[in-house]
Amino acid sequence: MTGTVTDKTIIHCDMDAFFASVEQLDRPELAGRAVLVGGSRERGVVSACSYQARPFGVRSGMAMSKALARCPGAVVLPVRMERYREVSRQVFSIFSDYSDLIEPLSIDEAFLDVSGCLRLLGSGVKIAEAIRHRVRRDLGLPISAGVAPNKFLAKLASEEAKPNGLLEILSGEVDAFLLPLDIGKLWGVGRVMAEKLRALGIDRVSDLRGWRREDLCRRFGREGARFYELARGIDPRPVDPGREIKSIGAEETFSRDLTNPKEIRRQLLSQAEKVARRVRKQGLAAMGLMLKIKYADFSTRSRSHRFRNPAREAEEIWRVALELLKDTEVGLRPVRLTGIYLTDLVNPERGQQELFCDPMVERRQKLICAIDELQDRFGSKATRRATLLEGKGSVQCVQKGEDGGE
DNA sequence: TCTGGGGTCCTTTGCCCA
DNA sequence: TCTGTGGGCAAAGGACCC
Repeated sequence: MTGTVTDKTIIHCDMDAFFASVEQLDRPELAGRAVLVGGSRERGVVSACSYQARPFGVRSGMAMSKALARCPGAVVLPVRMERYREVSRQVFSIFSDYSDLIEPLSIDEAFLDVSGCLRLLGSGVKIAEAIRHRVRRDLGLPISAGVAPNKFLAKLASEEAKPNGLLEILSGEVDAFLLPLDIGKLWGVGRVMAEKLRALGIDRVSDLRGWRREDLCRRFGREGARFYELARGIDPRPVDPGREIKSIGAEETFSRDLTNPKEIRRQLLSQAEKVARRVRKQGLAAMGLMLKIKYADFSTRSRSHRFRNPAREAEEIWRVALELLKDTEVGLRPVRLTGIYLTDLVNPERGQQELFCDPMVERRQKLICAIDELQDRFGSKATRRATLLEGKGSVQCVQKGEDGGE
């Protein structure tokens, strides 16, 4: 086979049921129990479920009410994204002991190109086993890994290895592994594309293999060429360690649909504070903002804005979001969800020097730094705007931290 | 199936300008 | 001045991923 045999050794590491595993780690009494992490019982879905819940037919993405109907004894816990981010940093720190070429894919998975360290550390399988051992020993968390000559195959391998396993796909075994797979397993083939392919009689990778490149390109454009290659286990994409954060967002589905614009504005303030804080923590600022509104009928609208200067303050972000809100049907139609995304993230220094000469701006910056420090020490609820407490004004005040600290 | 939250990337559409 | 065309760009929406 041409193209699948490369001199690369790629490992795909993927934490098992990550959110649920972290919860079981933090609360040992939950070890061995069915744990569902996700939204409310009424309107939420399952973000992650422990492997003990899976024999009941529970899967991530399933409505929480349905998951509980299938697995009534399950423990339901809210998503603690900050905690998962913290554990994620520890996991990635272990990865970095084994390769400099790491490409994070999400909070709990990454590609490692270990081609350059084989002589020093042994084979791909040996390195993957060492990483898994370290994550288990140092963090107490289960992790699966796939080893293969490219990213696509490594990811398929780790998926097959789950839970808590390791699988290598050798160049000579690619066809035996790939051909029987359902077409939906291919990268970039979701529900919509799978339907289109099935309509052409393409159900499995072996069916796709019968198609000529030109015909696939004619029907699917650039995607067609990619399908042709993936069906042969070809994936030339390098592991890219230079990927940067492109956007930071916060969105929330409300426990009931909101019709009162005042309530919606307060929700947006809370979301503006969340994204502003996160963007500052990354040492970044935003040149763009996207407001997202989901109405009760699930139709989604977005409105966006470009800042003149890099933005990183909640107040400014909130005001812009309110401006954008005027160009929606909020107040006329019930709203299920609002969200704010900061985009086009840049270094905040850009174009800001002249602003720092202004003593008012400088004072404000100092205040924001102080609040960030407080929240770092006592949690994100350590400070709260008066607007969020009483629904008016926009004065920042300090209240008691949730863990009892002050 | 009864639909979360955090993202990335691509396509379409509309506007501006030459 | 009007109409047509096409490139560049930004906004909006949607598919996809975990």
